[in-house]
Amino acid sequence: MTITTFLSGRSTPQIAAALLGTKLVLQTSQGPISAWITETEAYLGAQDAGAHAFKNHQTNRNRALWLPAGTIYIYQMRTQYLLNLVTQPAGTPECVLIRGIEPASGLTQLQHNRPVPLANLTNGPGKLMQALGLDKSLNGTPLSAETLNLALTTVKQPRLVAHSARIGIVNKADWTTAPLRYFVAGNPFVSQVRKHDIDVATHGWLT
DNA sequence: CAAATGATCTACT
DNA sequence: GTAGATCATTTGG
Repeated sequence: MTITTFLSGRSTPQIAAALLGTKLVLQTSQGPISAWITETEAYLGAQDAGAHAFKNHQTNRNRALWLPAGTIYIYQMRTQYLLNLVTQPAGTPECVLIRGIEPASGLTQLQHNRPVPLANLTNGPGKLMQALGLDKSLNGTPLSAETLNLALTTVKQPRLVAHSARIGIVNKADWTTAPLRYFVAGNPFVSQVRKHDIDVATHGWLT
């Protein structure tokens, strides 16, 4: 399945949930790094008070959101970079924020880029960007086999997709509590997980 | 130019 | 495991 096919005709929340278990693949000069997506959040464009594209307000920073589905949107939040994927056709500024990944290959490189214990390596949106060694130079570019890509063939199946309110959205009326955050229940590479919720044996995957 | 924005690290329990 | 300090950039006035 192509990425275009994967994204087309589905709502952004559906895409956010469907991305769990797909694999991010990054080409580097040291070889490829890959990691399964464990946590996402959906941002619903002009209507969503928590989104950068709220009220269709286009700025230099968020311009990539109006590009076609499959475009990478990266913005900097203080000292961190946050990775998003544009999910809808050009002109509809919706995206999914990648908040957690589970290393699948290239672990040595990930730990070189971010020398911390494995449990803290990629369980947060800024952490995973550090571990991947990315800055915002890919912002506005499409997913591509030469840079950052999504592998849809070697997916894992979450045993259970859990959802919750998005993190960091406060005082945004109904959008504060909207269940637009999705994560693999039991997976340790998810932000703010409680230790007793972790499934040590399977990490929450069926396969 | 002032205000607003969230994640991460440290230091401690 | 948690509370509080720390970090830079963007935006709107």
